[in-house]
Amino acid sequence: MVSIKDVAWEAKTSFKTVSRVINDDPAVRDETRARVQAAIEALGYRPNSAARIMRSQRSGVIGFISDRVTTQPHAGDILRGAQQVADQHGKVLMTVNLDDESRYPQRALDMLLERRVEGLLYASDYHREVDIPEEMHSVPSVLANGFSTQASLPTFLPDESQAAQEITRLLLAQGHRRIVYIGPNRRLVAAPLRLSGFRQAMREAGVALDTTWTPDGVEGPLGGEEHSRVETIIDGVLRWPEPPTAILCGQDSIAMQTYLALASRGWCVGHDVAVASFDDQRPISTFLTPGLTTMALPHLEMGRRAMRRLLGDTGEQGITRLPFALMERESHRGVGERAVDTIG
Amino acid sequence: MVSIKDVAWEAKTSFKTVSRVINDDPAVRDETRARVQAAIEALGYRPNSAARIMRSQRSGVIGFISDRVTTQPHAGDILRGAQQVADQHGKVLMTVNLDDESRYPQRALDMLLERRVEGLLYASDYHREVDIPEEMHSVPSVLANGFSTQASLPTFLPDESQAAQEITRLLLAQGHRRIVYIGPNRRLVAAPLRLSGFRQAMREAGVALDTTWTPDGVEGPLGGEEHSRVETIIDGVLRWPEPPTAILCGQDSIAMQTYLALASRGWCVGHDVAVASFDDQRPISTFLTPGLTTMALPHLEMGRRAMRRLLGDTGEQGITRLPFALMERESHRGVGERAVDTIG
DNA sequence: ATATCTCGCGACAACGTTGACAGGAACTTT
DNA sequence: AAAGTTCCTGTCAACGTTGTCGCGAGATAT
Repeated sequence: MVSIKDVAWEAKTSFKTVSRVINDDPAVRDETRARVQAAIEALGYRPNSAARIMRSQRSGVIGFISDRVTTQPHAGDILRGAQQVADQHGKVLMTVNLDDESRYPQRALDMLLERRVEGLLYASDYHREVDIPEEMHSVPSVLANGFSTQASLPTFLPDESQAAQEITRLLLAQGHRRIVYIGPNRRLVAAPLRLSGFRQAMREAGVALDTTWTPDGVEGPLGGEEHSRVETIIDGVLRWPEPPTAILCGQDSIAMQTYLALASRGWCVGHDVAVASFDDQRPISTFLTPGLTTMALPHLEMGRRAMRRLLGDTGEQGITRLPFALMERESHRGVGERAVDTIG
Repeated sequence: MVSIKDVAWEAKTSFKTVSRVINDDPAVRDETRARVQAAIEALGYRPNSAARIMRSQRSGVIGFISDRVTTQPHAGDILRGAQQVADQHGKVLMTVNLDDESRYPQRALDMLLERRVEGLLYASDYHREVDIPEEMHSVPSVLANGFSTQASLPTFLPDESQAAQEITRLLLAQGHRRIVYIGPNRRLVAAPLRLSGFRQAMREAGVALDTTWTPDGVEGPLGGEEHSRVETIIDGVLRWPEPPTAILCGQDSIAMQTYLALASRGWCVGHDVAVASFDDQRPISTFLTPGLTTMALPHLEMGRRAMRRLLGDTGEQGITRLPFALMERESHRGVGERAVDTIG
């Protein structure tokens, strides 16, 4: 491999001058600089980052520990957001996935620490509690999409309750009052938060609710869930003397099932009944017709903010909840709206 | 940071002996080794990888250039597969995403090359032609899920034609003869390959086809497609004097729309008509009811094989096509099957 | 007893780079 | 004209590690 000395020899100067040129030191005559540049070009020289790191004691690497992030469809946006910010700061990311059984967290962490990472960003696939390895404290660390009750690290989470309130208010604003909320898997951290957000928005609007309005759409353990309840729920709900005018689904896969169940009973989403949801799972939310109105998880933003916290000096402590974004498509229109038009 | 010398001082030995202990050199007395281990433990020493790399001239890093891989739902499996194999070989991955405008391929590559990566794996989000930067030739490189007509690098692609033949034969074996194939976006590399695979399997079964049996389900540019045609197609097809007994969809999002269109017309998937598809897009394929029978893209395997090619000495040249896996769920059952039962 | 060998360990150089410092040439100030 | 200043360039040491070599002590062979 060609080194700084080879370049120096080629440019007929000392290797120190070459070093200066590489580092944009102004104390080099233009003529000399040009000669060195030419030599670099001619030899195809590239600075050896290992040597630089050793000398400067700064690796420029941030460790990104992704707890199954690559398996979850677009949690990868956390990575994208983190990378954008890291890039702006001239840092690079070294990513380790923990989804593969053979790779122990311990080993992954050792690897990153040996590479002298300047910070650690731990991201999880969905909003949940995570186990933080001890050694993460030996270097500045932040959490995204996951939280730890033992460790107190800067943490960035989706604001589930805000999302639920916002989407519920959207439906209320359309005139809907009879809204059924089909909850996601109870074992999700998001479940009680979304439910309480929904309840609060409804209460504020003066709508009374009992639990028949908030059934669970999913059964079984995480990962191996059964969505079969959705069809039964829709079936029952449509038989009510006064059926709901809107259905809020706790996650997009429930919405997909809701579309199906409604369609097979001759109901038209966005016309006979409004549907809205959470997550904005891409292939589903964009390709359903009518387009699914849903609250998009702030993955990109969690990645950005977490990385900014790691790299910037100004720092929020504790948990920061980031708002979902409303993806307003067509499914949230329905009878409620028309009811308002005719009544009001 | 604590170095090998600090450990040596603590263990009352020379730093060279510490080096031996770290590298499992047998030429160290057990008693000395134990003393060194204790010192390492006490001081929390970690070898400095930059120094090791500089001295040994081997970085142990493989560059993973992901062309928008993180945006595409589960193309991330390529990364997982690659990481599994890299791990087995004691290598680590340094990942760069190209999906973000601000990061030029050139800069990303420079960074990787300066870090002295021992190999490069270029993965793309979906099966398509990619532009390979010149410098990729300065280091062993392979391609996964993308191909280049200029460069001739070992390349691993999904075997679209095999997939189409296999799924078509499955339907044929169930007794179906009247099969409509709704093609994906024409601009996809996969489109003509899947179509010809379908045609070939049908021809071999002695079933004649004209183009009314193979409509396109999607219009518009990649990324901004309209799926609206699917509903029209299904509508038309169900009015045929003899409607199809099976519908093969060119991708899962088309299948989702097909389910919806059929449901709203009172047809029951897996009962009145069979449906099958390609890709196995996770949230869609598993949560549709009945479960969608689909050919799963070999993402994991592409990642594994590509990395194995990079790290192993035995090497296939040119393009290797990897088979899809049949995910047999319930949607592919339907009238055809029952027809066979009653006739045969 | 001497020569030879093996074992365990240490001294030293080197990897490619940057920081501290020195020095010569040209230019400015007194 | 001497002294000071600025500009450009070079020498040297150091970062933390591993490879090469050598040396003393004890074991083994002659």
